[in-house]
Amino acid sequence: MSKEKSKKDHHHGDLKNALITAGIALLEEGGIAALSLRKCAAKAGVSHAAPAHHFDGLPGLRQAIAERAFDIFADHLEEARDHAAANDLARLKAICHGYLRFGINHPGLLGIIFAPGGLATMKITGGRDMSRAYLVLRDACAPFQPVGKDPLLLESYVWSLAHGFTLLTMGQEFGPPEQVAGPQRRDAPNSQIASSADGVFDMLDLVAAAAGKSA
Amino acid sequence: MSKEKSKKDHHHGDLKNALITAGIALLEEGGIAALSLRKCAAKAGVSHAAPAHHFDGLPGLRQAIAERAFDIFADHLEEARDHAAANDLARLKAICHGYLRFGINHPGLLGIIFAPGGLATMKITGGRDMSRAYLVLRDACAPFQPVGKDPLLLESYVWSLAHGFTLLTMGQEFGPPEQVAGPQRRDAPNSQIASSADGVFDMLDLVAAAAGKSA
DNA sequence: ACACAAATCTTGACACCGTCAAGTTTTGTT
DNA sequence: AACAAAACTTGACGGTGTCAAGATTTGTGT
Repeated sequence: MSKEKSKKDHHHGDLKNALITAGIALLEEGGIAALSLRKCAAKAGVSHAAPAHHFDGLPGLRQAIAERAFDIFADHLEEARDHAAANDLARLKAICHGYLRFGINHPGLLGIIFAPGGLATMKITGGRDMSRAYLVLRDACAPFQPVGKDPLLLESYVWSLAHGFTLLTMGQEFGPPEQVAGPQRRDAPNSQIASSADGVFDMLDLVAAAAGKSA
Repeated sequence: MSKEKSKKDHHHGDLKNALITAGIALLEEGGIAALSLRKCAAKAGVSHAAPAHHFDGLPGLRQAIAERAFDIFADHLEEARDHAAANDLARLKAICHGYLRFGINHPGLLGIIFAPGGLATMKITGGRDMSRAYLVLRDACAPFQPVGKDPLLLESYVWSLAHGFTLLTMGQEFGPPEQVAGPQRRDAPNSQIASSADGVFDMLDLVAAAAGKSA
């Protein structure tokens, strides 16, 4: 036995990462209310004060977790885009649906991303720009940009729509979720009853038409 | 002296209301993070366990506060609508701007309204329907409803747009807030620099045009 | 190889939080 | 006047984030 496990491994090795992973797990299990510094520490097998040596208190840990969650979010958006039909409008709508689906399936992650101290407070770049998720949105909007206008306008418009609809759906403000978000379909493209989400996102046809790009 | 103040007014008189008012004040002062059961009790001048006799724990108090906040929210939307130019499209946009302005000026109130256990869990009616705020939205959307479609679609669309844009703006996801929300104008209708909010909500022109109601 | 410094983690304490149990005071009813 | 119900207080419990102090491991310079 070279070193195996010293009687008390005072050293964890990669605690910083382990704490973030524990946080993600807590969020997935119990939503944003279930996330606590002490539970992260416990799940990572260290004492309650250990995280302080790697993060600037709970806000720091939350931000680090938010960054990890944002990365997962970007994965989902890219996947939604890549599984869409090969035309610009379908791609744009698919991203909106992916946004919604991520919110439904991972409310804790979306919650931490957009919580105070989440996305906007991220890293150096100012958060939005150059982030992988935002590039997905930007590219999807590009074909519909009117000439001579700030691209940020349409991007904000689509982002607001997807974000608002997702959050309101998650909060069940539109009614029971299966009617609005559809029957949890990841694959089935043609469900019998058209979900409200389809109807709402279909209104993006107007944006496409205005850009002379009707489906 | 008839009764004035008994040495120890064990009876508060209207504690239930006082606690809600205290909660609103806390939200306005320090946002949603500043709201706690014990602070509400302290602000109302009672012991920390007193609220339990009027509300079902913290969730119950939060819901009651959310209902009060929702009422204030409805006031703001109605006021925004009544101060708009006398045409359907201006009214619709004005409501969106009122939504945004309320979020900027009262983030704590908007936060408690749409927190879990907020709007959707409200009272008997199921929350959305018949609420004053939703009627404002419904009436504003009515002139643009396409025939033969569920009115809920357009309502959800506009609500999502306003809600999403407001939350993202509050979270500064679009950048420094004065550039996007405008210079805190309540009255000045013509500001020098057009705020991003104007540009985004102006895209509702498409909806109006689709309904044959261009400005 | 040794010594010392830095990094890592633990233990313990503190204030604040929501909740519960029990007791006290007020109000209302019979 | 007596009794029951409602309103409120006090005290305790476990949970939270944070800080201070100590113990242990790792790394570095000599």
